[in-house]
Amino acid sequence: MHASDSDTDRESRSGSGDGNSNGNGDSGASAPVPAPAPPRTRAAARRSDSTRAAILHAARERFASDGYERATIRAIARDAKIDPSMVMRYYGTKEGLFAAAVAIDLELPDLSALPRHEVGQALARHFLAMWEENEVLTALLRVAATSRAGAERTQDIFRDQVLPVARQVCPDPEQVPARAALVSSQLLGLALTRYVLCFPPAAELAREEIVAWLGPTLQRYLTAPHPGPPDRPGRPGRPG
Amino acid sequence: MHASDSDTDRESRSGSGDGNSNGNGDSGASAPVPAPAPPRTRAAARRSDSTRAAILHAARERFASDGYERATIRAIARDAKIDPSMVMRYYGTKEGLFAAAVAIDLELPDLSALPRHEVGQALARHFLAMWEENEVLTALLRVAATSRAGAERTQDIFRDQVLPVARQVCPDPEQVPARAALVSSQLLGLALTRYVLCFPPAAELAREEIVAWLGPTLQRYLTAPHPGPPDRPGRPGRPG
DNA sequence: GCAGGCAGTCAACAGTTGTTGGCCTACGGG
DNA sequence: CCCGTAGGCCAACAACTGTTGACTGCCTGC
Repeated sequence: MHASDSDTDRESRSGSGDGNSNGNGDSGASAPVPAPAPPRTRAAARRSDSTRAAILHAARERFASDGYERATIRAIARDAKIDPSMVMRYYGTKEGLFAAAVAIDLELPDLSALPRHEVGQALARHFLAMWEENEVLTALLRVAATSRAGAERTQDIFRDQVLPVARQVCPDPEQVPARAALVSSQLLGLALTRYVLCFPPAAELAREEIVAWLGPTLQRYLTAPHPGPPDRPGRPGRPG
Repeated sequence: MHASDSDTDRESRSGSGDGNSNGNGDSGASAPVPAPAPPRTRAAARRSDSTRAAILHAARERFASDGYERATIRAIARDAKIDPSMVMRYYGTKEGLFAAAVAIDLELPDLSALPRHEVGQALARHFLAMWEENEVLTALLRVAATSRAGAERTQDIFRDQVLPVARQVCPDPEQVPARAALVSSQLLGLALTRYVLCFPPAAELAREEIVAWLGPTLQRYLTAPHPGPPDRPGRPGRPG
């Protein structure tokens, strides 16, 4: 509502909609956007693309280290070695820039192709590797904790990328959302303590050690039978 | 360093140090500060104390719902129905206000007094109850995700309150920090997905159901034998 | 060779923020 | 009775924010 019309105007002149370019100097986290309409001239387009990528890269770093509010357009522009107004011209709004910066594909593996008892470890291992090579994820988590827009974007990723994978290994379709949420809670919680809050013990754990600890947990959340009372009030003790 | 001297000056005039009053209209999360030096006159002091509490209450709500940056002094003052300058006079700095607002005692139970196989569930149950009655915790988590000061305060709580409790049930003292960090990762991750990010499946789960799911996880993190390879490179498969 | 568009810069605007100092008012002690 | 003190409000400041518009060169297509 702020500047949507002028934004659209500027964007239409610039060549593409609101997405980003396909990676060149990028950390490779911009998958879901297809190639935008190619501009007429090659040289100019290439320059523009590299600037776009530089902005995106700087934005990811800043959002990851400072969060949404403290990551100022000016700082991002300074990092990208361009004028702040260029950021606005390319991405219209700070929010637009953020949306473009945190568009990411988790590239979750096909769990149905794995031996049933290894999905937990595989999931943990993939998640850790993904997180450590993409600062985008830290940026997203940081922002999601404070802004509603960020939280919604995280929900989108959960719904579009985590849920389907959980569906591959969950026995009861009705329990898929809850189980997937439990898995996410453990994975995001680890990312939080390790990469955002930087609890020393969590940050110092070796990657494979984390995999060994979290693997069985995720495995249980995904495939173990429902442990508790369904929704009974009071406090019935489990039999056994 | 901002306004520490004038802050101290103002505070000393006002009657107490930097803490808060003992709860009157408060949500009851201000334990670690002993009763401040009582001012001379009763009526004035009581008025002052209620204002202090109102500020603290409003601050907690705002920090919890908006995070640090978006929770403005002006908004907090408006909620507390006083002038913004009063907030500064009472707490010196926004950071000081935040520090006072998120001072909390987790009141973790004495795990050594429980049957060994129930500590996981007890921990999960206590944590959920605590979180749902103290908006302070959501505020702290939100802020911790973006500001370094907030993250450090969370680390303090982990070190001073979670670690000792973990020590009560952990067999090997050397593994206590790592195990406590794993426990924290799961608990904070749940709080994150349920209360901050508001993943629908996580938010809709019944409390006892979460206890049933998380209990065994925490139990394992605390008491189960070390599952993985200590710190070997490569990827040695576990026997069995 | 020339016009047109495009990447990029500069300076400025309006709004908001934390923070400060001065002033007013109620009230309790002498 | 008056006076000091402390609680509270108002207005303002300086810094910083996202955002915008006008201006400048460079390159390309005709």
